[in-house]
Amino acid sequence: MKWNDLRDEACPIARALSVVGDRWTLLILRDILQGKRRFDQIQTSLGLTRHVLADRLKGLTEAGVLRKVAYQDNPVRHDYRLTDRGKELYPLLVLMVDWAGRNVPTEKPVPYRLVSRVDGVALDPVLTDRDSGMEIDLKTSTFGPG
Amino acid sequence: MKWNDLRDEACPIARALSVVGDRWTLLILRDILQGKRRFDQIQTSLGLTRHVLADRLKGLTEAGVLRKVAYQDNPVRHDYRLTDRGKELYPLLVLMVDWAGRNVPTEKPVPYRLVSRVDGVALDPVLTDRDSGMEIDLKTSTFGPG
DNA sequence: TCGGTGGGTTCTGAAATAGAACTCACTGAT
DNA sequence: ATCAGTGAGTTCTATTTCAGAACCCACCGA
Repeated sequence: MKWNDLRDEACPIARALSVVGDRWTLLILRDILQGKRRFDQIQTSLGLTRHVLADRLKGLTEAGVLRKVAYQDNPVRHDYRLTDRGKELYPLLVLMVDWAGRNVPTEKPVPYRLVSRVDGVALDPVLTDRDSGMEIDLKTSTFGPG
Repeated sequence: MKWNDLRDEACPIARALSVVGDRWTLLILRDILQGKRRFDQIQTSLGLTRHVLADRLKGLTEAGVLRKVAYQDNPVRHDYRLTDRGKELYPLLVLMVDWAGRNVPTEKPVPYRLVSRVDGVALDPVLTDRDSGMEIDLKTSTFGPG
């Protein structure tokens, strides 16, 4: 199976991966979320090749996750911002931060915190159902076709 | 930057990606979640090469996401099950299902549903804070080092 | 004895990535 | 007017990873 075949799979996980499922994409989105918007800024921060970065930004723009905003003419220069569709990926990154923080140990444990913008207090993310408030986990739910 | 350099990065997103960030891993976990436990079963379902599958299963086992359970001797045969650490990735998959369902259109829209095991009702996943119940999104929270 | 099965390993060729250099249209400093 | 610098790429080559297919081994049942 080729990578692009994923884009039209029935399974939404496969389709999500066709957009954000490669080695760099989520790290690029993390950088943009944290205020890095310019090509060179992202490239320096991540240390990926310019070629790959150009390619990913193009793909994400086509997928409607990012949009290019010109901040000067002559020559035209853009920065890359999240669209609403892109902003909706934020909870996914939060879960990854949380999971890795608890499950992937590191030699140099720089504390990485998730905090409320309102009062600065640390947050403990749980996935819940919007209506019932029930916690969504393996015991309480399933997903699948049909 | 090489792939394995991610494993000891300070950023937990990078560390999470060092475990589940390649093209196949989350699809493998999806299959196992849905009850496929045997090598050939997964390989047929996903259509990836046996070599890559063997490699990923090994990596996931070493990372403590899967464990091998022998179901017969002579010759020894295993199946692959999720550990607790692996089960904690379930909410991540749920968010991907939800995001792709709303944001990555497909030609053949097979409905894919997330339902409660209790009463079979459809669920609408939101990420919230365990204590306050507040919805966690870009407006209400940030994450970062320190 | 013979085909089938489960869980791999070993090839070869194709694709993706890394690392570095090059381009182009400016801008601001000398 | 020349010259270095910058932002956003593009174009090379060498290396790494992946795909596709074949092969292996220990069993099992017919």
